[in-house]
Amino acid sequence: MRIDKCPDRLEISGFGELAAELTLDCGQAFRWSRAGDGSFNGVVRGSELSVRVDDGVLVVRDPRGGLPSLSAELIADYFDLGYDYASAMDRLRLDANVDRAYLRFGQLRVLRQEPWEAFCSFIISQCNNITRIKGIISSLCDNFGELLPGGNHSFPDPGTLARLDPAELGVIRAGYRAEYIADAARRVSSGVIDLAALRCPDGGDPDGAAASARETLMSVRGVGRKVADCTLLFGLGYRDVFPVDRHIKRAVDALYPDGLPVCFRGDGGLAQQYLFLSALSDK
DNA sequence: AACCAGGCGCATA
DNA sequence: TATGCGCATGGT
Repeated sequence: MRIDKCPDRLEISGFGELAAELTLDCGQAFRWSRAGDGSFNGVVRGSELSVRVDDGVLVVRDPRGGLPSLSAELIADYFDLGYDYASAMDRLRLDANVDRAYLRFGQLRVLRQEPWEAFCSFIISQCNNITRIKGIISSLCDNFGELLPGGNHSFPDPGTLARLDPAELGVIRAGYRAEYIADAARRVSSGVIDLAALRCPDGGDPDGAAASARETLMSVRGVGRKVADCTLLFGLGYRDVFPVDRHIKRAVDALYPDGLPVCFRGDGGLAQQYLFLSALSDK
């Protein structure tokens, strides 16, 4: 991987493939929008970013122009550029369904999102459609996040949300999920749940750590297996976790009645994303 | 204008 | 363990 700092932009290359639109708009992250010039604008860890992929080069700017305010290291981490997707896809494509989806959609990467944002976002996602999920999260940020130089807002931190009166949270129109958000915010901001401590360990036993972290997340009201697993996969770095929502359940029951293919092992989350894309596309 | 949405908690059998 | 229901709101 190579990082070039040009006067007006950051260029990262040598990481393999990354289908930008697919990755940023497939329902794993909810704060990206397409800009007029074909790039994507979003907010990552409190920094506004403008992103595009041009001939294998990830080009990142501050939306106002110039270098992004987020470090190259954190940008590379967010897009999971250090992981060998070519090898992962060689394994996953042994499965015909993933192979077909890869050829059709291109190289999706599993974003490594800020843990609290992922947790809160997937609490909001339950029994909801993607358009409204984005709307509620946008409202949550605009109302309670910090105003950034380009006019966007950061994702509000758990302490801020924990201090709100329940009626104040009502403006985001999250319905019955509002009390779940409030419970999660209280438990995270008070330290009862330490999200950083739940991250996937570098060595050791990822399955055991995932099971333990999942149990902790599910102690929050309104957080079941699916929301917990999305948090593990998208926010806490557990690549092998395979979230099962209504679409995936239907697909798995039909395609893999005797269990998931062994070739998914180690990258279940990435495999799940391809099955999710397929399930949504043929409806 | 019904039906449905990247679920979950709870009751019941 | 398995099934069914209500939940709050708005997109399609």
